[in-house]
Amino acid sequence: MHEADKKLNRTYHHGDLKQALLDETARILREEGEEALSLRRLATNLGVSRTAPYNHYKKKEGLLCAVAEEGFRRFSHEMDKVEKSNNYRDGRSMMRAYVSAYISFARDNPEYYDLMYGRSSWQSEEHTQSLSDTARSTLRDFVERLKQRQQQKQIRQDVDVVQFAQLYWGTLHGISRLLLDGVYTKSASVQKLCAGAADMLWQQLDPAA
Amino acid sequence: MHEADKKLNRTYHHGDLKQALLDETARILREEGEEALSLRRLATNLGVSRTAPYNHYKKKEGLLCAVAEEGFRRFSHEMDKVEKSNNYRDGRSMMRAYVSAYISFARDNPEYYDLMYGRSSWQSEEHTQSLSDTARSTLRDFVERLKQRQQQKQIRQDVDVVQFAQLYWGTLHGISRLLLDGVYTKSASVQKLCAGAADMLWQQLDPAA
DNA sequence: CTTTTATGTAGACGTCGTCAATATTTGGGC
DNA sequence: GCCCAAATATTGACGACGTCTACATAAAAG
Repeated sequence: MHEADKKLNRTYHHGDLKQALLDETARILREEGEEALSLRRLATNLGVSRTAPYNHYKKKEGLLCAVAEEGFRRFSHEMDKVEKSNNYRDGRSMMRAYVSAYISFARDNPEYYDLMYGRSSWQSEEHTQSLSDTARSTLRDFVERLKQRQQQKQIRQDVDVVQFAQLYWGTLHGISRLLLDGVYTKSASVQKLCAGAADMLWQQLDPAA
Repeated sequence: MHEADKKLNRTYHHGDLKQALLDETARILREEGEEALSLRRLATNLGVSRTAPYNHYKKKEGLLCAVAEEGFRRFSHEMDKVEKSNNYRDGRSMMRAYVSAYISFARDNPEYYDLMYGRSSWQSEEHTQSLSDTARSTLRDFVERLKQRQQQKQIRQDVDVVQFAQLYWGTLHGISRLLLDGVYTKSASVQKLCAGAADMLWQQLDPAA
């Protein structure tokens, strides 16, 4: 070990570079934007040489896919919280809670959301089975919950829950993207828009309709 | 003029480099993907030196914004066609036509659609007034048409047409993005999904509901 | 014809992703 | 404790990129 490294309390081996790369990538994306993200800067920030990341991820895309996967885990966790706190007056308010949680996740975690549904994650060669599985399982979980509620007569019997899930997903994804990309001015009207979207979606499921 | 250039039928001045750049950019994006697009390649393809584009666009972003603007014009043109051919049995089938046209445009013109609503176009410094105007006017046109139909009692009186327009836009944008990014498998079920989306949206407007 | 303006070119700089060759550390089998 | 293999990190190099500056040429305006 070199003297200089000793004084800086740095070892030749970083210790947990793999996870540190995930964290620092997310931090840079959040605080400085995607143009500011490069493997070289990443390495420098973590006090390692520029090619060190290649021991843990095949290419830059591979690292980004791993971050996307982390995003799906966090997203899934947020949705579980909504599911668990099932003290809803009615289906309509439940749907509003789901919609609000979805849009809030996108707004509060753009660094993850962008990667989760970005083309680079879904059409790259680095698109791992693991990412696919994580992503599709969050959708599958949602569909399962719908089916369950349908059996419990909380949802109209004639609804194709898979198609509804796609519609739900598309609608919320669209609103999220327009928000994140700055097409919508991020104002208070977003609240109303979310409520409107939730009501429209619930209308599709409401057994009383 | 150099001898070599004469034989290649090239002149020192390209003639219409500005438009040629727009066209070739769209072509590369469509046929080879965005990773394949660089100013240098672009210039080479057009038989011009690598810094020539800078006489017409301040930076790469500026060129992309111009392409996005072209996209909005084309999109607007497609929507006009739907508006003009107003031989619809009812509101529901009209909505289906609009939705189908929107999704079709996105699917058939990804090279434009990606830029039209991408962050790089809306949050860059190159985001020109011109682009903003073009984009917002297509939305404004849509809202105006809604208002007109509302006055003609073809749309429920209690509908907030501006909020509906946002909802409509968000929903269609979301479905388009999931399609373009390869999250949805581009199958026949997309047809059904579009019809479902159209019906859900028309439900919001239907005076008979 | 001359001057201005529009347009195109060549050179250079710093940054980037990535590969190959090499070095250091860690951990398991003896 | 020692040796070797595997894991991990480093330096050097290469080609591509966006873009800046200085210069060259053509076209338009006077």
